[in-house]
Formats: sequence, structure tokens, C-alpha cells
Amino acid sequence: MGIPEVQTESLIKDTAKALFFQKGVLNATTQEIADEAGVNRALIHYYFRSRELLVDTLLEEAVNEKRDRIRSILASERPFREKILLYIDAVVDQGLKYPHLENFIITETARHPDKMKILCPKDRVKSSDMIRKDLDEEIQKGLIQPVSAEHFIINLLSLCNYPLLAKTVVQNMHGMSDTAYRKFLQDRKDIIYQTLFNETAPGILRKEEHSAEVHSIKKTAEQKKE
Amino acid sequence: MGIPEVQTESLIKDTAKALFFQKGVLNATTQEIADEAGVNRALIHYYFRSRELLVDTLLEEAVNEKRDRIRSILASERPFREKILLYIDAVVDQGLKYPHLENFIITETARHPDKMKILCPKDRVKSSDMIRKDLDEEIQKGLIQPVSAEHFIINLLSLCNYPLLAKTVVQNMHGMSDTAYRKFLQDRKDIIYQTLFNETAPGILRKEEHSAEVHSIKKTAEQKKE
DNA sequence: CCTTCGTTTAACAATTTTGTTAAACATAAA
DNA sequence: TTTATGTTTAACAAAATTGTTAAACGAAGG
Repeated sequence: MGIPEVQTESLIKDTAKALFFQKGVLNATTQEIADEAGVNRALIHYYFRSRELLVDTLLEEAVNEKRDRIRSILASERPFREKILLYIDAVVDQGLKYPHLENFIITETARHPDKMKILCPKDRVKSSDMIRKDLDEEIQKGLIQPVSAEHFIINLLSLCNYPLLAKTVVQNMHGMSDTAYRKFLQDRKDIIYQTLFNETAPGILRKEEHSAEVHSIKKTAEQKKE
Repeated sequence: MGIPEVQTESLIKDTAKALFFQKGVLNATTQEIADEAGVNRALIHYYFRSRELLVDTLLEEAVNEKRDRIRSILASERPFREKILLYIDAVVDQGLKYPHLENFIITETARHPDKMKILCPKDRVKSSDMIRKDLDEEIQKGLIQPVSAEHFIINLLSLCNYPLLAKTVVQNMHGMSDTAYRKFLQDRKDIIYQTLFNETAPGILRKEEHSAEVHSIKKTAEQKKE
């Protein structure tokens, strides 16, 4: 049978992701996608039937990936504050890689709220429930102000995602170059933690920025147990 | 001369705003706009030359309005924390009225970063400079954790705007109805203040939700001076 | 070698969308 | 009433965009 040089279907998907999530062409044409992928436009219809179905596929993968990321961090066995640190790191780093992913999700789910419902069955455990116990403990100890798990999560999402979403606004408001903006986002990781917990973030995590992740974090975990 | 029944130009603009900012049809067609306004499509080109120029006009007005709103609050003579409270109130309330305004600005400025530069001349006083003195005072008194004015402003913007931008995401994540969502946003006003200042927001403001604004706030100002 | 079948292509058709234009219209002024 | 001018309309043209289809292609299997 005719075997494609590469897996055309995923080539198209990857190209579309690059266009939508990285370059920010949220209304990229089937022609643009095909050109960028170096394939015939008809192939998009061959594999996905229509532009909309391709977009649906991208949305589904993006949402699932994002949700799994949150859950795997929140479900881990680390101390609460470390989970949050990890999450901040993950979101900001991913935001730098795919600057328009969040905007894509927001725009698309705003246009078709039903799709979101299909993607997120309500029988699942809510992420707010996953932190409620830890959070209430923090509150009871008087470490942070009383706040519902629902609001706390949205605080976290807001502080992480908005600066990514509103890149141009932020840059312009503060007169920042692209590199200044990137540094700003790196600095923000600590600021977000500090804003949520009203306490300077443990620096150890950031020392070896590039190499270690899990290792240094695990160490921090032990240290914090005290 | 031929005088229109209403000012057609502003009718078109207002209709477009309703479509873009309220209904969230960020890619509304000239035909859709014309239909919604009940005018001939050609009039859009007569008054604005092209769809893009109409969009530019909307963007400019939206950005200016939003910026003026921030500045007039920050420039007022109230105590710092009251300004912030006022700002939170203003943004959330406006966000409920024009749910897609922020998304419009973000999407449009992401597509054409240059337009943003034109709209915001850099010789203007930065809004971060307008709060730096007050903020540093708070920090020095040990009332809040050390944070740059730049980050503090983005914290504020993030906490206010993201839940509006990501309505569907938030709603779905917490399984909220539309009314539950609206209540959530109202509650958030206090949460945002509390998150920024690590202290419960003075309740007086919210008691008489509908009638007073400036009056009750002024009172609070006096009370806080102590 | 030739058939088969999944893949790919080019060409076509239909629809949508934007932009233009000449003529119709309405009112104020002459 | 006529004229002049700004406004509105319908009709047209052009471009962009999506979706379909029949034919070409190319390797695997007989």
C-alpha cells in the first residue's frame, strides 16, 4: 500500500499546533497549514474531514494535556507548597514554549462552550478537591488567609496564565523588550509563590535552573518536612 | 444635506462593540455587523473604509478607555489600598458587562503588536510609577512582602482579568452555573484584595453594593487613617 | 508482472467575504 | 423649485476559503 514518507496525519497536527500555539495565527487557513506542512491541502480534509474537526482535535489534545499536567502534579506525594512551586514552574515554562496555547483554549471554548463540557466529564474529581485538605491545613495553622480551594486555584491560574496571555499588554505597559519580558516571567515564578503564601519562595529550586528538576525538588521536600 | 435618522457612524461602532465585546463574536463579518445594526453593509465601508480600520477604531477606543480608567483611579487622592479596591471593583464590574473585551484586546494586540505601540506612546508616565511610592511604603512598614511595582500591577491585572477571560474554563473546572459564576466573581473582589494585601478587605464597601460608591469609600478612607 | 488499496494530487465547484461604484435618496440652501 | 451635498442602497466584481472528486501514485501481496 502507499506508505507516506512521514506520518502525514501527525505532521499536519504538529504543524497546526505550531501555527496556532506558537505563532499565534488563531485563524490559520487550511491552505496556510498545508503550506507550512508542505503537503497538499486536500490531505487535511482526507485526514480530518474539515477544518473544524482538525481544530476540535487540537483543542481536545491541548485541554487533556493541560489537565493531566495539573493532575499529575497535584496527585503526587509531595508537600503542598512544593506541588504549587512545581505547577508554577511547569505552566510558566510551557507558556514560554507555546505562548498562544492558553489563548487558543480560551477563544475556542468561549466560542463553543459545549465542547468544553464534552471534554471534561463532571464525574471526575475536581482539582479543587485535590488541594482542599492541604489548603485548609495551611489556613488552620494561620499560614495563609482563609480562602476557598476554588478561589485559590483560580488565583494560581490567574497569576500564572494572565502574563502569558497578555504578553503584548504587559510588555507595552512596562516598556519591556522580548528578553526583558522573558526575565520578568522567570522572576514571576517566585513572585507568584510569594503572593499566594505571603512568604519568600525557597530559593533552592531556582539555583540549578537548567539541569535538575525532580532531584533538587525531592531534596527540598525532605528539608521541608522538619 | 442628507441627515441620517441616527448617527450611523456611532450606531455601527456601538453595534460592533456589542458583537465583539459582549457577544464574543471576535470574527464578526461586516455583514453580521451591518445586519445587527440594521444598516446596509456598504455603510461600514463608507464610514470606516475597511473592516480592519473599523476594528482598529474599536481597539483604540477600548484601550484608551481602559487605560484612562486605570489612571484616573490611580491618580486620585485616595489612600493606596482604597485605590486598589476601587480598581478591582471597576474591572470586575466592567468585565461582567463586556465579557470579551479583554480577550479582544489581547487577541488583537497579539496579532498586531505594532498597533499597541502606536496607541501607547512611551513618553507617558507608567502606571507602575504611579503606585511605586505607596507600594514601597507598604513594604517598608512590613505590611506586605517585598515586590516590585511592575509585578504588583501584573498581579492585580492577573487576578482581576483572568477569571473573566477564562470564563468557560473556570466555570467548567468548578462546575458552576452562570449565576454561580457571577457570584464567584463578586466574591473574588474581596479575595483579590486579600491575596494582594494578605488581609481581609474592609467590608464596608460591599455592604451597600448598589447605591454608594464614592461616599462609603471616603468614609473608609477616614477610618483607615488611624 | 499486475492487482490492490491506502495515499496524494490537481482541478473543480460552491460559498463566503470583502471592497467598489453608480445611482437613488433626502435635506438644506439658493 | 432647483441645486448641491452628504447619506444610503443595490448591484457588481474580485478574492479568499472551504470542501469534493476523479485520477495519479506507489508500495505490498498475489
